[in-house]
Amino acid sequence: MSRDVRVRFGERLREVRTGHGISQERLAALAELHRTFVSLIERGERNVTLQTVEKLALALDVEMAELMPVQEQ
Amino acid sequence: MSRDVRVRFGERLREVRTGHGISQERLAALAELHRTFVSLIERGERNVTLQTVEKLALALDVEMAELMPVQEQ
DNA sequence: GTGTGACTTAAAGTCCGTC
DNA sequence: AGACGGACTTTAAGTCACA
Repeated sequence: MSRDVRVRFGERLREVRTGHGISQERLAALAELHRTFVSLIERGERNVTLQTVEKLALALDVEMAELMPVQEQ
Repeated sequence: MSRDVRVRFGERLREVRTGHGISQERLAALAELHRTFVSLIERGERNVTLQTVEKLALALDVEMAELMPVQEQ
């Protein structure tokens, strides 16, 4: 069984965000999301919707697909 | 301004589902979702969560990223 | 700069049905 | 096989104070 998609997405988001060298606060501002909400997402405690994924992707200037975790065995 | 992510995702899902030659009802059963919900999604009336995207991807045997719509101008 | 618990309200998702 | 409606339950969105 694969780990929770929330956790895998959170890890993926953190990878991309740190790869861009920006803070959670900065990402939150760019995506027009609350700072604590970004924190919750990266810790795998929120099962985000596609609209939130889109906001994050636009803020990070990547395709939504790039934020998707890969299926695990 | 890009069209709503819900509409774009619904179109993408329908493409992949019909590409697999299965009905909404069959997809719903495979993904353990309700047939009415799959209908709502394909019509762009639901902003699905990552857990739902994962269920659909597993049911269709594709990566979650393959169900993601591409950013429009 | 980030983690966390608690909270309200908006929307996801279910289940019955008809056309 | 799929669109659509109504009523319902559950959960995400979004925010706050505080650590």
